[in-house]
Amino acid sequence: MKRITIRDVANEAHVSVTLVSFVMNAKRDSQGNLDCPVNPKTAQRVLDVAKRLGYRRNFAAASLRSGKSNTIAVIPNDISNKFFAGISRCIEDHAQSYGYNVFFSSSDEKASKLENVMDTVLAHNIDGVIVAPCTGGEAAIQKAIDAKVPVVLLDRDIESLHGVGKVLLNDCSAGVMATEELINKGYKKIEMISYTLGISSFSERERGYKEAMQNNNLYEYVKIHYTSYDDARMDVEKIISDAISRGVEALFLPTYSLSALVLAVLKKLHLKTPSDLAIVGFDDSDIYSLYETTVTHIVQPLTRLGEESVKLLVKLIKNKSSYNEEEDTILLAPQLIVGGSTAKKE
Amino acid sequence: MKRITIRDVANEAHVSVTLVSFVMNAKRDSQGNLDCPVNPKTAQRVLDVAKRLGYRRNFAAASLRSGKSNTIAVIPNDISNKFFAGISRCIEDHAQSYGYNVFFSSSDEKASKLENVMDTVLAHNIDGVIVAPCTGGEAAIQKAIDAKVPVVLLDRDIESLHGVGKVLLNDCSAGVMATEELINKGYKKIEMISYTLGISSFSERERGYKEAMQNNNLYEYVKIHYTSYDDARMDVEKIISDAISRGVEALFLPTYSLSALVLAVLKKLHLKTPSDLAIVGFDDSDIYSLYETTVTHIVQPLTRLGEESVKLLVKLIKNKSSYNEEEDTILLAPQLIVGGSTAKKE
DNA sequence: TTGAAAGCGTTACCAG
DNA sequence: CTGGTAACGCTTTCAA
Repeated sequence: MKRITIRDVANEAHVSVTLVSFVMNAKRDSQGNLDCPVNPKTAQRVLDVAKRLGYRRNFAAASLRSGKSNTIAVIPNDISNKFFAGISRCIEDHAQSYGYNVFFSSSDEKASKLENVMDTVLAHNIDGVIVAPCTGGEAAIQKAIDAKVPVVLLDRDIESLHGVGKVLLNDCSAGVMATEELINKGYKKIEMISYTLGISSFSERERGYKEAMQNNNLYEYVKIHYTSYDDARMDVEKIISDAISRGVEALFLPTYSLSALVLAVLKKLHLKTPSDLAIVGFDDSDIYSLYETTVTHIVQPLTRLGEESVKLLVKLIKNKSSYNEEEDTILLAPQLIVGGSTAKKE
Repeated sequence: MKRITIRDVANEAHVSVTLVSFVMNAKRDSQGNLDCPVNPKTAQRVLDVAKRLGYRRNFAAASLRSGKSNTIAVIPNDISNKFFAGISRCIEDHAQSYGYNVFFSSSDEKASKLENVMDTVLAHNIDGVIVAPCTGGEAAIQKAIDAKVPVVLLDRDIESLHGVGKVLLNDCSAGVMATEELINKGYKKIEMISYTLGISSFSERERGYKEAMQNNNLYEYVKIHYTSYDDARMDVEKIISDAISRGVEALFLPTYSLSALVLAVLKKLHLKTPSDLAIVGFDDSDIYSLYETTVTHIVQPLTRLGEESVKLLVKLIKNKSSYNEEEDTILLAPQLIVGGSTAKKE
């Protein structure tokens, strides 16, 4: 059972392959009419034959000939990560509405893996790339730029990269919001735990924290504890007992995994929030509402992150020359969800 | 800046395109030697030139010519779903180790969307498909079978489909385990909430529940409350108040979303588990350990589900004729994690 | 409105 | 070991 080609359809419908190609690529306009220079009757005949024969376009051939693939690549650090899984879906849906397919591949937070992924991606004639860069990922991304493939940086900025679109959370503002919520509720000795990942989102959230402390004359209390993803489980418990013993009143956790870990440690040590330690967590999760005391947290507009990154990428694809650093950097506002973990200090 | 082709490399290295093709496709054996009928010195020269020129294979051309794409498609109902996000990553990693790229696309739990996705997938010369079918998805999957593209059903079975690989959780056994845990701890009036999705995983978990009740002479207490994903939030609260008033002692929740919902309702109604209602939840989540009382739950071997589905699919791709219904249906065992929500009934 | 023919960059086949 | 050449199925001029 040979696969049906455009030629089979052409023969059966007694027209040329050109015509079939025209018809198969025609988009329907608002009236549902085929928008192409073909006699509607002929077009309909072609369509009927194609359907009857079970014709399916060969994407590889089309892509080879046209140099396009109608596919965009999305490279998160880890597709299974809560945060990206949510965004992925939005990207998928929006890309589809623009007529693009989406190709996902995780970079695993490793620059070398990112380069491999980028190589395969570029080998696929991908029309554009949305990437959450990991530290050291500049080279890989530069490859895409060199190949004239539009790039949108999602969630994490790399300032040294130019000529790429950027869709980011206003992370600094998130840090400020979290810290000020605590300050407004009467907490002064506010500290933070962060990751040593060398990623803009963390450094910006830290900057926001420091800025808010400074503006409220609390700079003397500023302290950021650093840990790594792998060591966090071990480190956090020590950090917390130590903090409690030093009379720290509140903690800002700039990411979900740290927030969950801190809640686990509090539970284990039979500490209560906010009486023993006030908390502001990050990202959305069921645990924030199900924890014994509900948890104040910062949420990112996942839907809009996905939507805007696709919209921007498509714009860059359609109009490669129109790049404009200012216009093509989109900062989205975080939102604060207030829970019991930052109740007013007595 | 024209893209470098195999021909450019051939010219520059003073060899034929054939040779370049050989070299570029050769796999390295264990000694790191190129495994192909080419003079090692020539091969090295080709490799050097390719690197110097920045050659990148054109995937579309290779795929067009060979009819293969070295890509498998994965079609979950929703990539952002906790359960699938985890599996996706394992699939990605394993597929990579077999030399395959992965193409994800959500079916959105709609048969029509699944058909669209399948059409694009087949247009891409995909070598194989891993799919978590939704109700009514038979037709879409049959398309793949007709196109001689190997299929593996993941997580959900469709019994009417033959000639496809299957990698499933032993859902019936999961239902039995959950129910017997409750029975062993002294609970008798055990009920269940389930979804009306028409999916094998749910019906099997229900079967396990009934079976365990029957075997323990508790069949008179069997009661399954049905709700839909959209109505669950509304329904669960009513179901629980009603259950409490009828003296129901325990509830088995066959999926994560229902488990989370029930915990939320318990919290809202100031009910305690297990004293007011014992609980067995499903799938893994931070909330099970962070909830005031830790929650007993059934976990699925996500890593193995991903691993086995890839392994099976690759086997079917390599050896299309060797299909064997028995051998190619893999049932994985669930695991019970005991928490406080099923503490012994006083 | 329609058709003929020229590739796109590979891989597969056959010959040396 | 190496090289020539014909496809693969489609899009894209160009011409009618």
